[in-house]
Amino acid sequence: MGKANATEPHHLRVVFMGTSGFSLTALAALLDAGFHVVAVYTQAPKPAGRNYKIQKSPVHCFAEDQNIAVYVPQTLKSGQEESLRALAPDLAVVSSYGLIIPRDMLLIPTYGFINIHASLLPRWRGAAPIRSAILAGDSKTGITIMKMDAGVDTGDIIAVRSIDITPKTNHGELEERLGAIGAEMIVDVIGNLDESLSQARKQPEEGAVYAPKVNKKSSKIDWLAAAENILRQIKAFSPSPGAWCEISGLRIQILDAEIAANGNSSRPAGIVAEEAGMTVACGSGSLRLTLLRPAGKSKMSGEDFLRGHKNLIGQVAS
RNA sequence: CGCGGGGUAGAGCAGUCUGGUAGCUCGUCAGGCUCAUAACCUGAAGGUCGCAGGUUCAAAUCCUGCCCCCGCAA
Repeated sequence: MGKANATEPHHLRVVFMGTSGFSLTALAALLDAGFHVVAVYTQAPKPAGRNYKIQKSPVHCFAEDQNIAVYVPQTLKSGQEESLRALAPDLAVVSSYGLIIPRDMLLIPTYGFINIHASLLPRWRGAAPIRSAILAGDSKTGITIMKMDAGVDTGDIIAVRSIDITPKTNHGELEERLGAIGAEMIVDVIGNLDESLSQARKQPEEGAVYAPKVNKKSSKIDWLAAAENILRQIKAFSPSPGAWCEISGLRIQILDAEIAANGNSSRPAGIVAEEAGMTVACGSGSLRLTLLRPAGKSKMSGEDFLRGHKNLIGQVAS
């Protein structure tokens, strides 16, 4: 079988590399659009969740359902070139895969590697672009489709689409919307591959920012911060893994909140009060907690939570 | 067998250790008070205490098995 021509996109041998639900949307769209995905690379199943059960990634499960060959190398640093080359790929599509692609591998597909990145590059290069955009209070974010080079998210830009982030937008909703947009865009790009690639423009260095990896500390709420900053944090970690705090030793995920209209700054920061629900005074302003989940319990409104925990009124959150 | 919390009225919880009439705060419904109200007063409805078996004169409570939900960690 010879190399396919990009003017016949549906004959292209496409390799897909992705792991999360975000990338799954794109993979499904490629198959729907009739593209020939010859193999899927995804992160290896690993112990996760309760009881440390070995769990396959969403992309892994889906690919198996579709009877697509699945590759799960622990790393691509060495020894993986041959198996990729053996697939005779014309194009590789990468989306939230989680492994760095070595330079040698980038050269294997005829038309190279294309990445779906969930930010307006060069802003928020790196691992957590969606969360970072919300945390920073950006009013816009989007999807960038780019050619991959050896750097982290530094390749030439093929296509960009932006959307608004409102103060009500949480991470889950934004990821879903961006996933759908990315899926639509990648189908368009591959459908007109020659034209798309020829339109690629060098990515500016101006405004380049890296999205830091998120960790447990960044999801812990500091009630001494400003209410609007805490609200962004809550949105950025909702619905998963959830921003959290402790009240009287109870660990509580805060899944949603709103700025309390009557932010009374005369109260010392960090006090839990009852005012049309459950309100917490912050370093500046106040937040009404509208959806939360105590450890070991189900989701509930702040009002419901307080109903059985009257004793917490007046306690300090930390 | 990675660690841990939970399932009791429509909601959130207590009661379980130490077995003995099913409780609290709300909500709902009816009536009352009030210029009026999400306020206040009086009353009512609403439960096979997750499921099954066992122990007992007696089980929400003790024992065994199972189902379901969730937090940590990764």
